[in-house]
Amino acid sequence: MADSKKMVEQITSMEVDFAKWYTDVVLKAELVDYSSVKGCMIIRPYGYAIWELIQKQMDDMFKALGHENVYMPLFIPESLLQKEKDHVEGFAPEVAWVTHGGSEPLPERLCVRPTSETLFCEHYANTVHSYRDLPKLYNQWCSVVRWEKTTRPFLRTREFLWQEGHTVHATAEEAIEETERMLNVYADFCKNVLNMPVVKGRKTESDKFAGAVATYAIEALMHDGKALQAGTSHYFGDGFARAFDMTFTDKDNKLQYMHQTSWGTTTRLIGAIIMSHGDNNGLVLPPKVAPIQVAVIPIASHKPGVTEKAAEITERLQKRFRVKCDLSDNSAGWKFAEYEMKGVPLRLEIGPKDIENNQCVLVRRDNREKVFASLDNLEEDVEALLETVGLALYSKAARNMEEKTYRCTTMEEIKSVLADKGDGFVEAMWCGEESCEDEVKAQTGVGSRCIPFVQEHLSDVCVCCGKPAKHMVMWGNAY
RNA sequence: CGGGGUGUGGCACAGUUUGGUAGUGCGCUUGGUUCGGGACCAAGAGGCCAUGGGUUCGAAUCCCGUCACUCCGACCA
Repeated sequence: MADSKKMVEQITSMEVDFAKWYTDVVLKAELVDYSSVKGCMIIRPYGYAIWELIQKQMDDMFKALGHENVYMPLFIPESLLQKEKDHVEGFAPEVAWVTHGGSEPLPERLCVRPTSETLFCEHYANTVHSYRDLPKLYNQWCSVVRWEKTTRPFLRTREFLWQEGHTVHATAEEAIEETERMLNVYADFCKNVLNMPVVKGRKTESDKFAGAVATYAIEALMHDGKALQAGTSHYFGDGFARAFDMTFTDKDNKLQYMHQTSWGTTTRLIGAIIMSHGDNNGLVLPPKVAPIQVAVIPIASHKPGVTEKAAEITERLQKRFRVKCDLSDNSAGWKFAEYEMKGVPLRLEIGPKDIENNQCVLVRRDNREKVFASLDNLEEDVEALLETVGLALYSKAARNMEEKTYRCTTMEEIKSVLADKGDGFVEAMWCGEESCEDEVKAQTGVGSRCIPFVQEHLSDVCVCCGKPAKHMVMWGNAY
């Protein structure tokens, strides 16, 4: 009797249509709303609260490593953007331009920053003069604009929020170390805060950032088997330094070029959370970034004492957790569904029978498991359960990644495993030639995601040309 | 950028083929009964039918343009 009335309210099943499921979740969990400018989304309070929690915890990690926050301008003069050849070629197609101030045409048009390398370069060139000024470890939280053709909330929007770290160092070694350190920060953050496993690796030459010597990335695997780049860290060598004349005097009174890095993560992480933990009841949030960690639902709240008890418990728990008590007169069942849609990790039910027994019911979002908890040491139980939910999310996502990682030694094997099992991470050997990279993509549909740091020797030869293999590459379809 | 689909109260849709001045369900407001998995009854409020132009006595409906959303591909965080 799947009452048609109620079905209408439900979200599309993720097995039926994953893309539609994603859009449904994003809208129904009230994370975003569309605006009237294509590809620009309104991040609603619940969605923004997730970003603030990400921001806060990541920012603490940056600062613990000595980074300082700055703010650079929104606009970049065209001439500045053009100083580094590869960089401008990479970004030019998706840059938005400001051509007028009021009704007056500008003498030089201004680019709305798609990324701020050039601004940092100019600033470092102006302010760093001596080896004593180095390193400079700057980061900024801001939004950037890239005029994308196709857009999806969080995954690809024309304006998006991010952080971009930009550092300069006296030596290449130090800069390389920083590049790797920050990639590890991202990976640890994904694991410990977002409960999301990632693969760390290096991008191939064709896939690296415009202007970089080397690009490192963390790749996560979504429920549907598609890869999502969750963070990048670049080593620039002294390429930008030469283009922007970023020099300093070293200990031996010699003029040297600075060595540089940049690294970034974006609101796309929210998309990653949705697609790696979500289910057919909606969002499933990692406890550490859940704006509401515990939803308190009074049962039979008209009965004497229930509302008061719910409010009392809420006030108690709020000292240690993010708690919301829902005293609205929606039915209990409605509230259950509502907070499940919003991905709240724990639900606390308190009704007349519980009050009699000095207990409440705690229900996990991830598996709906119910436990009775004494009100005496509730804080400890909640804390332990939140921890448990986080670990369970991680192991479930890790299992998904393991199950969808396929090791292949021939092109035919890649094709058949993809046809058979659908999207996932394909690991296969590669000779290092771009032509083979393209050929694999053309024949199998999967592109190179990265060259994982953790290498396995699957065979001696390139899966494409049969010549000696240099690396194991992880291939996949990506968002 | 190529191919499909959509745009009608806050939401989901019907009405468009065959032009005649807008309807259903949910939600919202008020009152009452309910309350351990999306409750029910009653009475209300709310829409120049995405937008600009055209055809017509008359357009949600027909024609042309624009914008946005969405899905599938190619490219990108």
